[in-house]
Amino acid sequence: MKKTRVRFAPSPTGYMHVGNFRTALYTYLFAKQNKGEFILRIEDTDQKRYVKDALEKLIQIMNWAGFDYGEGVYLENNNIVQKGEFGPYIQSERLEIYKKYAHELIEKGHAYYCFCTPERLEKMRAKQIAEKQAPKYDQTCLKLSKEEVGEKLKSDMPYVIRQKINTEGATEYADLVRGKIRIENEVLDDQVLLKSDGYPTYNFANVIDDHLMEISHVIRGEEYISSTPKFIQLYQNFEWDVPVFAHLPLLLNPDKSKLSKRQGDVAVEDYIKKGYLKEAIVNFVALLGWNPGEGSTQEIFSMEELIEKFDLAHVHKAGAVFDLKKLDWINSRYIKRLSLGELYEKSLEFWKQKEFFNNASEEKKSEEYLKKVLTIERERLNNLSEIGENNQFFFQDIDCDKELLRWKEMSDENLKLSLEKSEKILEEILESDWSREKLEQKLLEAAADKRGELLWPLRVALTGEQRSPSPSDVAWVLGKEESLKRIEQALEKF
RNA sequence: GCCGCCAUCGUCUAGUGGUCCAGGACGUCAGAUUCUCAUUCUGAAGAUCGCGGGUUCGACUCCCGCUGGCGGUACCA
Repeated sequence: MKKTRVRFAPSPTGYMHVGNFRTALYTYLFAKQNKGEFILRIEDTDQKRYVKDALEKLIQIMNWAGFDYGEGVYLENNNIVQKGEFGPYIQSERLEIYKKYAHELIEKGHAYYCFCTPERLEKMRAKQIAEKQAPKYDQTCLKLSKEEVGEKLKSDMPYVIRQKINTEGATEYADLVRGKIRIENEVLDDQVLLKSDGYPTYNFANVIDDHLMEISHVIRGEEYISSTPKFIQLYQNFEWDVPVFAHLPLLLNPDKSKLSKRQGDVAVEDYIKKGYLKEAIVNFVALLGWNPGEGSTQEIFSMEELIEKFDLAHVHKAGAVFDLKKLDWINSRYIKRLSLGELYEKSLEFWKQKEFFNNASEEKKSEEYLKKVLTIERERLNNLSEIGENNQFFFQDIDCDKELLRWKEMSDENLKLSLEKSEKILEEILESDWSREKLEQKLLEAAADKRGELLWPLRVALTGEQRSPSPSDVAWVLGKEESLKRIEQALEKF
């Protein structure tokens, strides 16, 4: 049995699309589960699309996600390095290899030089479409004699190398997620293998590299389903083994179109910036198109569980809508699981983005204080960027509205008495006793069955807000001195 | 246009001929807890399984057609 070798082969576009991220995840899970090799290859054959630092960003996301691979392209001390016996793993460094195989194909009669200009091709297609024919290369250059080709080559005329498709019969293959797929060969086009700039097209490079790198399973997006027969012909032309294919469904916008930038964030980086945890993103994305089946109702999966349970046969065939609400839910679950220390560490960069935080006193920026805030806030968070947003009173002075202080129809006099009562209770609690439990116990005890009358005014006095955590929790975070000060300020209104 | 893929609650999905007048999760709504918010718990609504034909004693499950969505049809990947 051949060793399982799979690859994630993105082109460096400057960011990691979540759809690509899911392909990477599934490929990684498949590799781990089968104790195979996971390889990172870079498909940078389109010079027009060159983006600076894209490679670095890509690798950083791979590392961040924990998709460790055994071969391919790495980042070491900010330098791009490559490891593995099947390199180079960056396609732009493999140009000679593609050239060699392209010429081998010409010799075998499965490819030919084409000197048609882009303008001519465009006209040809326009005509075909106008005549309601399928746009397809008309094989003009296939008819060139050997001498004609030689002459054109000698005169340095730009050329591409095209695949000579066998149009007889049909090509069939068994897709691991879709089953049998069959396409009539006559609809296949003589596609370009090598461009005039010497770079290969994806259509050629993927076949050459997958073979040379001994890839056993090709896992990729469904946009390649219809070109796969052309790839299969290439494998056959070279008399190479054809790998197993698995085409993954697309990720969709809420309106079911292909997930795109226009309708929201598509880059994994965007979600990281918003404070979604790695574990949550992985968990959520894994569930977009896959589930353990067999009646399982599990929703929360660790990477280990995913590796154990993932199965390409259970990958859904239809596209999946990227549902932010569920991501929020999963993320909030992971936030609740974090230890206070972990939550604090992860929250730091998000605090620093907030104006109310930066303007706060040093004491309120301290680890001790922030951990208290987080203790109260964690059960309200869907993502880390929401941090503090609804509880800014923890960081800045407040000025509460007198009418907001009023519980139902309470009179001014009773309101004042209520606040004074709270003040007295808090005053009597020793600094050393200043805990959530103690505060809650004392306040509830004093309020007896009239909680609203005591707790509502106190809560508003402390927060200035209509909605907030409970007064005992707020008082605990603020501390005795600050809490009493705020009650005093509220009392000044009477 | 042509070729291909796909089609179960709003969304993610379970379901591989009878156990499904379709199960779970998110979301929604209601209730409980409660000083408000959130959490938590309980419950409810929500899918004539895209439509129409077959096959079968019996179909969400198999076959055919249609419709719709998506993908491909590039010297992009």
